[in-house]
Amino acid sequence: MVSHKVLEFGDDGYKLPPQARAPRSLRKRRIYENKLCAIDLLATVAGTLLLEGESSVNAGGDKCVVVQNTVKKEVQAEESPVKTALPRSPSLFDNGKCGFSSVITTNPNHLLVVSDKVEKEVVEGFSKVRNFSKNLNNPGVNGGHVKPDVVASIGSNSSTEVRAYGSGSPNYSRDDDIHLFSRNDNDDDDENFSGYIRPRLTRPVPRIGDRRIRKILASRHWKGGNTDAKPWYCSKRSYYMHHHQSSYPIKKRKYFDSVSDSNSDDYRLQGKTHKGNRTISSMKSRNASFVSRDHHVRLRIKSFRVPELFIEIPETATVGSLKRMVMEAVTTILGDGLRVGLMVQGKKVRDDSKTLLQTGISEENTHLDSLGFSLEPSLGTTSQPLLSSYLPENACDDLMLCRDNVLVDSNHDDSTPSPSDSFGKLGSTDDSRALVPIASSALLAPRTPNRKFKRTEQQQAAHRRIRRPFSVTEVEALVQAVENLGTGRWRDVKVHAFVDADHRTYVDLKDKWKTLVHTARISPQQRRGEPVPQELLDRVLKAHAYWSQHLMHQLQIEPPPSSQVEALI
DNA sequence: TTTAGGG
DNA sequence: CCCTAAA
Repeated sequence: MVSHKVLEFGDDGYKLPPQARAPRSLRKRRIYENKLCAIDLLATVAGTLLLEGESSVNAGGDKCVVVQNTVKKEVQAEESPVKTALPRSPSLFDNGKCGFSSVITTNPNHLLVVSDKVEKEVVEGFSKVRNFSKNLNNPGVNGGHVKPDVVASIGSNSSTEVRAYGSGSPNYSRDDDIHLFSRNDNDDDDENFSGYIRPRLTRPVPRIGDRRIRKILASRHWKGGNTDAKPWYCSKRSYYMHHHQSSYPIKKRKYFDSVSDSNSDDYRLQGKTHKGNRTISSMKSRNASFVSRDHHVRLRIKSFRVPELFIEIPETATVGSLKRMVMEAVTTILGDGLRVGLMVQGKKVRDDSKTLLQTGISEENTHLDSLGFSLEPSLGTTSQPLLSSYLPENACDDLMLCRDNVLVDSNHDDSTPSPSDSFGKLGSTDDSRALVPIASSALLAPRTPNRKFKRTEQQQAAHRRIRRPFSVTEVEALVQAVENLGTGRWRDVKVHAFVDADHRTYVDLKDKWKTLVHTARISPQQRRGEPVPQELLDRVLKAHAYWSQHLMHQLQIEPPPSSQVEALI
């Protein structure tokens, strides 16, 4: 194969999804598939959930929970892994979903820019976000015409960077403490709040910690408070107007280590709603510091990110053209009709009627939670493969290779000497530099140095696979397989019934069987989730009984004739 | 790598 | 689902 050079944008260094346990034969495919899955999502919004009471006196104990959502294929939950054709062909944009990725690899002739989550912390705000906001309101609109001036600032410099040229930033203040909403809760002109989100400030980006372009896959919770990453925020009014329900003002922030945490920023969201305020019964005593009055939840969208950017460009192309290309891609995507997706604790929240509290967005569990907003292709618009042309048939292979050898393309390195400081430290980079340095930093500082070996909770969360409840179809297949193979041959079960369900490892199947047995034993009332047909549960018990009773036989009587099994049972 | 179980 | 000791 051709050697690929890979550049990775991002900070913490990319880490493959925790599928390590998958059978080797499946691993490789899974790896890139996951990769591809991720590409399905268009953009991701990193949201910060600020739970803090205004009057609270958080003596440095603020906690800032910043999480990003998991980029996953939405339909995955419904897909029937059993006997389905090889999931996803090498089409990065199947199902009308597109995404960007951000890794850069070089093909013999092209440079592939792919990155898991190029965090487009288009810090200084996107101009005319309104356009895109409108799209949010009107998914049906063909974004083709409405091209939000969103600039993916890849490799741009903080100061010379993307700025909000649109809505003015009169309130700009050098001071970090800019309480955008604290002043007029309702006086914000709709002119500026025409959208859900809009850029507000234009602030100089700190040189250090400037990580506008970074990957956050590795950390569901970012190290919060980087002053450079908060160009966006949602209009409290618009946001809540559409997201209804009561909001709870709570004061609380997740405190995050080392990184210069100038979390004094305040791109807050504050919602007012008609619904009465509910009371959160139990206040976490550990955070006695906060005083919750009205139980509002304050959200801070730390930044917007375009999770996947996949671009193919000739090696001979100029950096400028690359930038333009990225710009186009982002613009196209954002203009193509979007809708907002919400994720809480890695789970997608589809029920719009749920209250935040019900959804889990409350004081109660925010300290660990992940709140993620995502921009997804609106259902209506059949977003075509925006960049399909950039994607070679073997895109997948490329991706895979990229993963396997991450290299830095030194071709672009020279022209841009690295400013040193931010380099390789926090995985931050000076955006003004070429892509290479960015990638380099990612490589040089794969992880926060200090945090030795102990994986932080954030990382844990980030690597935890998303929950994917077994469908009845899957259960059926599992039961069938176990009836035939027994309960001690999960590898075989996997191979026989879930070959194409790459997200189900044999361990998963084993675990599922375990729960199935348990489920079958408890009363129907105690069961949760999608109900499993009693018929299947019965079979589960029978098979379980049979196989536990014939454990010895299992070794001798290989695959007992299903009929025989039935009979014996 | 798989199993088998606890977390 | 994750993590691991064992095999």
